[in-house]
Amino acid sequence: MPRIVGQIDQAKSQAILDAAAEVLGTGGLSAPMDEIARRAGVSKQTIYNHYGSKAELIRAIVDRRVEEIAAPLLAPGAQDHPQEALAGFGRVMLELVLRPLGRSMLKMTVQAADDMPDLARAFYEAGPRTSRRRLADFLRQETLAGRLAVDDPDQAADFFAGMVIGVRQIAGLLGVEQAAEPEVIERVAQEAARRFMRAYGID
Amino acid sequence: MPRIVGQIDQAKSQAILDAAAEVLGTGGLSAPMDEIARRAGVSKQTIYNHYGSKAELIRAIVDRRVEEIAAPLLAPGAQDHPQEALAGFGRVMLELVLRPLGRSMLKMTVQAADDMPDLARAFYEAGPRTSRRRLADFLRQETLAGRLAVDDPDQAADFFAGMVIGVRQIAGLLGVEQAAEPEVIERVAQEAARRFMRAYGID
DNA sequence: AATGAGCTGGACTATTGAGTCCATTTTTCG
DNA sequence: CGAAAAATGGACTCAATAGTCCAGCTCATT
Repeated sequence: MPRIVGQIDQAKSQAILDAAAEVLGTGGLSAPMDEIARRAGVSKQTIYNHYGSKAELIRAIVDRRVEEIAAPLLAPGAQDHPQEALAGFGRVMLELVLRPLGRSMLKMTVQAADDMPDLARAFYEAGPRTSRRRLADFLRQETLAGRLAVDDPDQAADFFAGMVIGVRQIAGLLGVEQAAEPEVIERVAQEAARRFMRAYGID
Repeated sequence: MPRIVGQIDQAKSQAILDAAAEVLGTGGLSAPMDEIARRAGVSKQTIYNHYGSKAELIRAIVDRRVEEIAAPLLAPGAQDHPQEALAGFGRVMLELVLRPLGRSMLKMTVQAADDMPDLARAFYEAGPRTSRRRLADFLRQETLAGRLAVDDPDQAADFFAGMVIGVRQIAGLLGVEQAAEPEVIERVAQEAARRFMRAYGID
């Protein structure tokens, strides 16, 4: 989202955004603008031409990702058995949390939270809040259909999301390395869905 | 843990540590040393006499708390019914996460993670890791006693901790305000324990 | 070819904050 | 009491970094 709309090179805007996400995500928000410029293969002035300040650059990074975050969280297609749908939810959430992109985005937002509370809130709404809401809607619907017996869908959604994400999110923030292999993701999502069914099944 | 051991005033050491925890916890790690000095009612030079640098001061804050964190996570006394013990675990974990002290400690550690990975790791071990381990031990033991049917205690412990903590930890880091009333804590802990029993009960 | 918008690179300013210095005062303790 | 240790406070140095400036360069369009 360049500030000046003339012959500005859109490809450069992207390159800057990518480089900034990379640099700020790994090195922290205090990483210098010069390094971003170097990484993007662009002069510092150009960054300031495209985005007006470091804060706006950070905002642009998060804004771009925020749109992508909510996308995969669409309610999964109604399956025969809700357990499959739950596992699908779990898989998507775990991937969001474990992938480097989701990680660095969260780290950035947490670091920025003190100075840019609105940004932190927007991220919270788009990520954690939206995922819980969609999940709660699904649980409500399945309960109405008689396939689950969930009395408090919001709480249950929080429980399930917590089971799946577990300690992984905070470990990522603390830089404690963790496996993100697809098999692990699949296993955790499946098992969480299975246990959730026992906890909230109709039997 | 003053660096120079002469006639140094221990009370001042504490005052500095308290002020630093307060200032750095609320304002972020970039809060200036001058403000800490002001808040502690002490000259800046005195801080440097007691702790050699800002990094060491941060370390001292975290080290002090790390010892306190693990303390309440002692295995609860064996109850008649494991559900009560689980609820107790949940209550303690939630309190750690929701109290301002635990919050600011986590925030500080996350912010410092880039520059002081060893500190982040120590915090991770003392907090999240220890709590899961103790919980897993408890589950193992209850399974041996025939009161639970947990096949993978580590995973189950992670599930339970995740249910209880849920979205609250990340919300705290993002500065999205949340209730920490005792009734809420109690209700969540009880319900999580109840659902966990259904998911992992012997029946 | 000429134009002009955007880009480069590197020097420059201004600010902020860690850590030091030091002359003076206060506290501790033999 | 008197000396040594510690604390004060305020000025100081030094490094890092956001953001600006500018002279010369690139390149698409006409």
